[in-house]
Amino acid sequence: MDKNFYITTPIYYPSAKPHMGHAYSSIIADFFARFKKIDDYNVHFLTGTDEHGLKIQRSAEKQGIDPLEFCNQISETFRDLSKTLNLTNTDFIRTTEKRHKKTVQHLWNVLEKNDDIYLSKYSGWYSVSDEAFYNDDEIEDVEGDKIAISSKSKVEWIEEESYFFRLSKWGKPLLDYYQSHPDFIAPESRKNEVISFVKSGLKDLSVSRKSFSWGIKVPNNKDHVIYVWLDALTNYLSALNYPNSNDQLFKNFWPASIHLIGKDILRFHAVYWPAFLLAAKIELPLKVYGHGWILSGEEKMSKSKGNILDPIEIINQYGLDPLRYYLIKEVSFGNDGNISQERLEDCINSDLANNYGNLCQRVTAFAIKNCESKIPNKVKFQKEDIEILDKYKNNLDNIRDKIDNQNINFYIDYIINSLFEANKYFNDQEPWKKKDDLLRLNTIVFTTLEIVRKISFLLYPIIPNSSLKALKIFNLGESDINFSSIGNNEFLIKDSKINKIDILFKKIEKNND
RNA sequence: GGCGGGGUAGCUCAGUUGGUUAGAGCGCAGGACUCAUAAGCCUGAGGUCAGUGGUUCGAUCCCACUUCCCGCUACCA
Repeated sequence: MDKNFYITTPIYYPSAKPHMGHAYSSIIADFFARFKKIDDYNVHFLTGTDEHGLKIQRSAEKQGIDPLEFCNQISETFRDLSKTLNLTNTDFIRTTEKRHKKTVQHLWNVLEKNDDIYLSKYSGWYSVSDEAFYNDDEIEDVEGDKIAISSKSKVEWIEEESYFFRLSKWGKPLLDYYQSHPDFIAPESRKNEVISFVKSGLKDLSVSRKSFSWGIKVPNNKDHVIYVWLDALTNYLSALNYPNSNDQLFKNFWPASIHLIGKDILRFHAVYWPAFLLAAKIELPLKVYGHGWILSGEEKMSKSKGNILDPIEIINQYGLDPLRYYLIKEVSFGNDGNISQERLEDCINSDLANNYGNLCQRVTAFAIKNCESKIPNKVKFQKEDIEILDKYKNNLDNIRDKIDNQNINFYIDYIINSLFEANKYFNDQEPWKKKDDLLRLNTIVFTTLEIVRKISFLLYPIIPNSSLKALKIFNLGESDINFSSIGNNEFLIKDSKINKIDILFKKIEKNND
């Protein structure tokens, strides 16, 4: 049976240019996608842009252009980001596409038919400047005016006709589902937040708007557009051509293996989305993972603090792979993480240049000088060689298991430890002192080359370009990379040529003042 | 306010279902080597595991209180 894996990023809201948070979600998703790919899964990796809503409509109006044209431009910057980040996404969906509209309207009809959507009135204290509604306890009287306590802006009582989704009806089924599927929401700490939120009681959800027009029309009521979440979340299905359940994409990839998202939109993915799906009698995704935020120093990045680290600028300055490596290694996955140039530079120098890059270099240089630039042919493993080589084979299932539990930190720690171990092995074996024992020298070189190959395979999901560069030593390409083959201790073809490669990572010169 | 998570080496973080000397990486100091991007290897310094009190033969880990930080507490996404 084929193994299928469907991973999604959030679809990004293109009201501003891409920032580090977008890059982070995408890079992590790409890590999983690439890992599953080399572990022989069929992978469907979806990302895209969420293009409807008042903000987009207004931004377009400001520029005096059609909203779709506006979206075309900005969506393109997100497509570019995917390329810049070297993502292996197999699709890029836009909520303004026909295929998406079709799916959303179909889903709407199903929900309406099942009596999960009804027409009523939405009312509340609305602040035009905040574009937000407030509850009674969030406003106060100041000299006869009602104002929002948090923003001090004026609010007015608004009543608007709106369709509602009967979210209230799904509280109990959701709680049951969480209980019977303990892995549905991750990480654990945030799962508790979701559960306590649902336990506190769910109100029906407004799912349409009359106040603006930039969106998907409600079927049979042109005055309304379908409001955000019912529109946006459905992208995960529309990309698989739902409702065509005979479609091969849908058959293979639904239910999704994992929706990877930021913690800020966890509720929508862990409450609204499964509620919609339950109501429509569609299977639920297997997992929703809400990762943390990337902070700059101690603080959340914001324009006013001037501490924004633009992923594009970082990439231009340091390269893509160092950023990917940093975000995957230095962030304790699930928690918030920090990024600073200083720490990024430390990471590049010690891990990538000194540890991995230098290992590749020292073994190849040694082999070129002492083994006629070939993978040694005559090789006889000793205990210490087999011991270090077999560790990889013995950990294959362990690593798979950790990946399935999103334990990214284990994965990268495993690699780093392997690098230390490899450098130590080469040191301890002292092949440069074995020039009168060529069998031993060859065996040490072969073993170390095998380890470099294994580690480079392991690094492929994290730093694909650099991994591929390193594998040029052995004339190996992307299609040769396979996770199971890490268990093979004689994968390299003996007597084949070893290529000298350029330095993988240049060290960053640091000022010592 | 309510509910939840957390305060562990200079820095970033693991960890302990309570049990002799608390871990890693980076940074720092010293040493032996020389194949390599002056990289790698070895050794070391450095912590009252937020504070106080309690349970226990024994607590960094359990309980209570104090203090500080953070998250959630419904329709911006």
